[in-house]
Amino acid sequence: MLSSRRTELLKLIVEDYIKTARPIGSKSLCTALSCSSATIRNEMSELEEMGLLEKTHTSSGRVPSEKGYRYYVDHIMKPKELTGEDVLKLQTIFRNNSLMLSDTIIKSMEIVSELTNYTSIVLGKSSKNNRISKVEVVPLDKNNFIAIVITDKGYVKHKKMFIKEKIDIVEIKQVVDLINKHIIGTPIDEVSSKLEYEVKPIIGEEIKQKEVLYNAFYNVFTDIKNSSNVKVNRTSNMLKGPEFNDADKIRKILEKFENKDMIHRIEEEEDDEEGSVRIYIGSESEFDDDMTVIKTKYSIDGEEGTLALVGPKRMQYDKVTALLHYIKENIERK
Amino acid sequence: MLSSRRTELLKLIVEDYIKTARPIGSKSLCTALSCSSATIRNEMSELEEMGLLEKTHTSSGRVPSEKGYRYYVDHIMKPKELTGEDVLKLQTIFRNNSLMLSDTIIKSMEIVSELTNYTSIVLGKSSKNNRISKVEVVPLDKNNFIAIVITDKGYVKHKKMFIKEKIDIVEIKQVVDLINKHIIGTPIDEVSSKLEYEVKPIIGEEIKQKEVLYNAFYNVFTDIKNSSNVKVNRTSNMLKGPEFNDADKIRKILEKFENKDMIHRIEEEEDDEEGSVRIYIGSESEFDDDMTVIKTKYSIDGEEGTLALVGPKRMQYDKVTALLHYIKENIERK
DNA sequence: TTTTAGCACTCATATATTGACAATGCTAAC
DNA sequence: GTTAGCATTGTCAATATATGAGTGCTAAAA
Repeated sequence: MLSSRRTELLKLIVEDYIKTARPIGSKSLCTALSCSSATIRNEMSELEEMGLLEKTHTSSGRVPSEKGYRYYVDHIMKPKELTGEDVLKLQTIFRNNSLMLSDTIIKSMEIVSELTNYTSIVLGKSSKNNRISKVEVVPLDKNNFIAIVITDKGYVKHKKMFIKEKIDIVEIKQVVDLINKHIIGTPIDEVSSKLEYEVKPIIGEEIKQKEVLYNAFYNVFTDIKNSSNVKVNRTSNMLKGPEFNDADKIRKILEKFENKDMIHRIEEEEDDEEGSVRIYIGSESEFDDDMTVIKTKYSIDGEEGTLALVGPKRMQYDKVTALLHYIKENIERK
Repeated sequence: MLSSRRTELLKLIVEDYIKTARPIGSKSLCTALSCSSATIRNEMSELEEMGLLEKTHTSSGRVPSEKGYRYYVDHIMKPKELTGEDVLKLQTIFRNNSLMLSDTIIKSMEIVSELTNYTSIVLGKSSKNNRISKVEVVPLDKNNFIAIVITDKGYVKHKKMFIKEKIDIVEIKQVVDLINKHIIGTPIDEVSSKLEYEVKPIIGEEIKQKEVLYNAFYNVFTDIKNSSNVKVNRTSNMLKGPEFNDADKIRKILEKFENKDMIHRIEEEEDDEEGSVRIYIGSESEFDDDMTVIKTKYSIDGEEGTLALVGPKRMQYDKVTALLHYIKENIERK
């Protein structure tokens, strides 16, 4: 545990650096700590020895190291109270009753991007506990049909079906009725097996033509099961900090955001404490050594997903954690 | 009209510059034009006088001016034959029968982004000629319902309806049946007025409660009418050229892509010749003086939209025009 | 009239030199 | 344990210098 003065010193350096992005010299902290610059230098070099601070060159001021940020986040930082203005903006989203849950989540994270200038990411897991409410088919022309699947949580997915063989609408209706009869109420990831073992045998008894239809539906369901939402909300403001004053660095970051693997890896990052907001500073995450990823999982009614914010290591940790907590709570309370 | 040698010279300079991004000196063109560097210099200074070439500084090689690119595009360039590989990639999209038209368009433009490294933009106008095929409501709980609207072209839109008052499902069914009875076959932008003048009077006769329901539907339809698709497909590769070796320039461009107004302005750019691919070089478009916008409109079955590519002025004009023509044709042939 | 060789000139780019400055570490005194 | 003082270190910006690619122009050749 650090002495109270060292704690205060680290706090001042981290917070000052987060604001200004400039190395902090000993002199600038004299008044705040009411002691001379020499004393501060001594303390600074101790903190550096411990690995909490770094210098950009031999005679520069100090900058927080990764470990320094970590210590700050773990032991010093207090979650910031959100401003009324910020809360207001978010509440207009949460209070909007005609938004579907997934839209609420996406829109609220858009607001967070706007409020923080960091990139927000929503990774929506395909909703496990959704049960089929209804299946419907609407004909477009002789060969094309729209299959629509609706779940009890309000998810609607549709897909075009192309059926080469000429099939009568009445026949299709029959198959749809059959499917509806058997799978309404079935959780979405059990639909495939239920189709295979309960519905297919019945169809098998009928004409072979219907097998085509069955296959089309089967494809629609597996498609729906496997679909997942990913929404990345970049903001070019994030790149305005002096740490990105280099075209190559910007390009490096942009490439990562374009890389779907990279985005999905954010979701997979280990996550011990369920239900909390986790912070991955620099090399702590697989994303990028110069960036911080902060994320939380939400879960409501069996619908699960991950909310993440990505920004420079020099991040407003207090504000960001407060925001994510707030969003998570509001989503789960819905 | 330029002399054939000057035409050839301009062509060489433009194409070389597009490849290398470096000012072209007179010496490097001697062999290609089989004359001495001095002759080329004389011709070059003529072309500069005409405003087709520029120098970056007094003793630098020549670079095409905006007017130079324009002349190249209008009089010199021949649309490039697409490579078999590129065609193949696109064909896998166009041949996929289970993609809806809008997805086909978006996916094909994603491929174009990939093939060219420029940013592709799809601006889908809400499809005027779509007619309502069916309206459906599925209850979620006491207060929430999903309204689903399906058009004859295969568009499916859904929206959550929140109805505070307690309403019986049977009543809802009645209203839905009524709406279906009156608006099936109605073009989507006439639905609102038809609802107002044909459906509302009938509902008016009934209990007042149903007015709530009517309003909910009315909102759903106006929502659907006004929705439009915008898909921007950025690629960080575009920023790899040396013209973007400056962090501020990158930021400027990124901001433009984040700005929805800016994107929509691309659609509004004047467009005389219907049905062709138009090129806006630098200041010719409102987008950005350092960028070229190239776009075309598509129209099929009353569904309209704009396809655009945005890249540096130093753009592979021949390949890009060929690609856009190809995409447009394939979409419209669908 | 057109083309070319030759030469002086210009400007970008790269590298080295310098001084001012902002910090530091260290030592010795408080 | 704290502080003043001082030599030291490295950044940053300004300045100088050399190099080289490319030009314009002129006068001679084709």
